Amino acid sequence: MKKDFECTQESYAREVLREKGLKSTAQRLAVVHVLHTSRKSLSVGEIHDRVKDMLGTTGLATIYRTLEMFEGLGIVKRLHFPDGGHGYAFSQGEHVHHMVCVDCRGVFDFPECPVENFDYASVEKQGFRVKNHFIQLFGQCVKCAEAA
Amino acid sequence: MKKDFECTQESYAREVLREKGLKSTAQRLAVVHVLHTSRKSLSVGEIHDRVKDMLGTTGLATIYRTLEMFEGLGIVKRLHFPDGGHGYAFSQGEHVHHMVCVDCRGVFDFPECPVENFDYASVEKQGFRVKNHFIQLFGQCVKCAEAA
DNA sequence: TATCAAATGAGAATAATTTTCAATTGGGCT
DNA sequence: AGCCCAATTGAAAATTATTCTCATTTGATA
Repeated sequence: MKKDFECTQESYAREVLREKGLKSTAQRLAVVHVLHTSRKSLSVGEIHDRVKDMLGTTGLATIYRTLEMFEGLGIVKRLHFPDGGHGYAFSQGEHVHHMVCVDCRGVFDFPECPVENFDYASVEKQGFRVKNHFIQLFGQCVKCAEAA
Repeated sequence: MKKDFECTQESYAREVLREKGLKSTAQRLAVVHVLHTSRKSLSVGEIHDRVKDMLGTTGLATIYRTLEMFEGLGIVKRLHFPDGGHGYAFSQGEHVHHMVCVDCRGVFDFPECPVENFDYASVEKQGFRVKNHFIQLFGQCVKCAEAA
């Protein structure tokens, strides 16, 4: 494939894919590029549109397949919005949390884990063994706060 | 309407609805009852089926409309699962968090907020103003842990 | 108990996602 | 550089999920 773009994230994705014996196709790398260069999270349709802009024709099913695969690999994260919608954001590595601007759907990463120091003891009293968590912070980004 | 069931949650819902000038219909109260008496979170289809069992014919659109409304009122919470699916659980009051069993989709509430003592300062340095959060803990409940 | 805005049901319409399968392609091997 | 083949893709159909429309019903208030 020809390369119209280049970035560390692209090579990161290549690497993860190769480790798993998966192919680095133009479509997959385009999805990475699109998500990584967007400051806001994107819907499936938006990703599809942007990938089509890059590569010409691209099947929607491929986008779905790629996103599902990438989510499993920790390359992208699916985010849920208060209005019920959802979108995807690039996410290098497993344990990163995200702040989402409720106005522009902009995504901001942060590595600190808010529940790191939380004592699960009281919660696990019920017998529930916590293994994982999903956290999203909602609020306003600087731009949207200024615009308001 | 006739009552085949009775519980505090029903009166709680009635109260919230009345305060907002919304009607306490049989369908709405049935949704509350179904969700409250289920230890696991339910999909829209499951809720529809159970409400139909209670009331006979019930439109699917009504279930969607009710769930959306209830979510806004803080009566139910929409939960998201790692496999991409989602479900609903009863949730009395706004700020309750949930543990979800990844095996049976059972839901366990806990009132302690894991991020209560988290210092957002480092995160807000980026200019982002945190207003809200969504947290779900994943793991295994006692039953599923024993069964495994 | 009459009234009426709010809510419902049924099904059509739309949107979102998955499946199927023939055609294409990336990556390893000469 | 060219061959091979399993992995991947595209296109369209199929399925599933959600929303909309509008005629009919119903809860709450007087």
